[in-house]
Amino acid sequence: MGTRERKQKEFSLREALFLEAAEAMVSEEGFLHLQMARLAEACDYATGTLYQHFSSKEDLLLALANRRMEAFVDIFRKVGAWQGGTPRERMFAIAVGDLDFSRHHPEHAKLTQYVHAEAVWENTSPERREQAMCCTGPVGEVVAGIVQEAIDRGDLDAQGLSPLELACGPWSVCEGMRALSHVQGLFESLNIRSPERLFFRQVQVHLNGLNWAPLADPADHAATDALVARVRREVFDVSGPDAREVRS
Amino acid sequence: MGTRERKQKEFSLREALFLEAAEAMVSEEGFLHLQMARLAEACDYATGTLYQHFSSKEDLLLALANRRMEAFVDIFRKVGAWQGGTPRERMFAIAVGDLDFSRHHPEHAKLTQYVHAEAVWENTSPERREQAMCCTGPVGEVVAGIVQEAIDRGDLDAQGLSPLELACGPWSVCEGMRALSHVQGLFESLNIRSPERLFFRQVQVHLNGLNWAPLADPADHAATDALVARVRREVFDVSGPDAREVRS
DNA sequence: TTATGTTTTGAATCAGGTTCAAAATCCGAC
DNA sequence: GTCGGATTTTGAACCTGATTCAAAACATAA
Repeated sequence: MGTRERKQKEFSLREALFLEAAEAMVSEEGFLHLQMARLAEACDYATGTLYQHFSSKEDLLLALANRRMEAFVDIFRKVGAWQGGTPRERMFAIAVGDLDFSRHHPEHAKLTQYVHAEAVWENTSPERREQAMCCTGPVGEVVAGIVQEAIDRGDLDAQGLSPLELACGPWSVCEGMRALSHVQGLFESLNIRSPERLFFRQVQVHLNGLNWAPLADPADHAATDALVARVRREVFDVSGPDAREVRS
Repeated sequence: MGTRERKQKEFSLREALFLEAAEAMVSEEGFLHLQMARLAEACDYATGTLYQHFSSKEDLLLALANRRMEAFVDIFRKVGAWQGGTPRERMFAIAVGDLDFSRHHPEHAKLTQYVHAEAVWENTSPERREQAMCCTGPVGEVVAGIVQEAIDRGDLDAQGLSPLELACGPWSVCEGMRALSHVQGLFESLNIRSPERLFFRQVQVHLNGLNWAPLADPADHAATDALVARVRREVFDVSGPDAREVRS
């Protein structure tokens, strides 16, 4: 009988509904103003029903973060599918995608930061944490693939590091710059004119430091800007006007 | 009359008392279990009195973070006072200090991460935020000084970047690795054996990428370990057994 | 010593996440 | 159809813990 299975479907449909509504509320007034009772009411369900899906408010927030994470993973899939660049350019493309994503979804960046704070993390359900973990699967695969290809071509010498260990470098540059840019007013007080250019430049610097051929000239803005534009066009389907919007 | 001034002194003495007690409670059971009423009682004051000093619980947490931040700034002062290394080694020393500090004060790292989450940040008082900002003053000065010295000696070509813009690179590597290491189980799942070595290696990679002379061989563990040990000894007064403890 | 301003107190208030006993609904069996 | 037990939904009550504020205590000045 399909009864059980229909129930299952209805259940996950309802979960999607909750998440949809929650996302709308969050993007409207920030995730710290999200209220469980209000969310339930907005979906015409009782508060308790919400708790059949999410073990706590934190659990719901992590679920939201995971949902968006899937869109984030798409960045990596797109880069993985891109055949138009050298491995180094593909690694750079990930940095571009990362930056653009966090610009398009500023709430997501904050939410991620928030749910990863131990105080919050501890209050989520193990299942949801599991889910969060396995989201990173494809990410690792794509990155490791890029590094491996670079090694195979002779563009890069791993010098005893595994592909993922190697990738931690550029990754931490991305994470770090994001973290710094979230400190309100920091860049202003350091008199940094163009955080975006600085970010891309540091990525190039780091890749150079890894001796990842072909080396780039980090000081050559024009070249970097051109690469960024090309990546946005070829990998992420962002055309002219959009690109400008993203960049601004 | 010294009445007003005596009052002032008593007031800030009491604030120090509150912070002292709060720190003890936090280090004992984590900052998420800190309770305003319990803290007040532990200090033999009423709850309301606490609110004469801190506009909210979040404000108190930020005050705690700021207090520790002063110890953090000491790292930069020590590096600034160190005369035994090249500018590059001094920059590297900052990374060592940063890592060791976050190991010695794991609660502080978490707390900092937490108070910087917008949800929390918004709930602090403007004065306290101001205070948090100006803590970074000496940090910037020391770092900018190191970079400037390297440029003056001809070890480093700024290529149009200001000293602080340049320093953002290594800084973001530090921040980024810290952020990654806080994601529970990430390093394990990536099969990273020695996060510490990887961290120092990436710092070297990045400095190489900046073409900061004298270049280092990032793959040379022995050399990096020796440099780390030397920094811990000469700059931070950490001798043998302690160093081992720190490293473990 | 009294009038007035200031600080402290802690019980009351308030917010909002979480629970759970009762009501409603579903579903297979007769 | 409808009965009875299992499952799901409900939402008011509960609970924790931050915050407030009117009264009390205290300090200062006249």
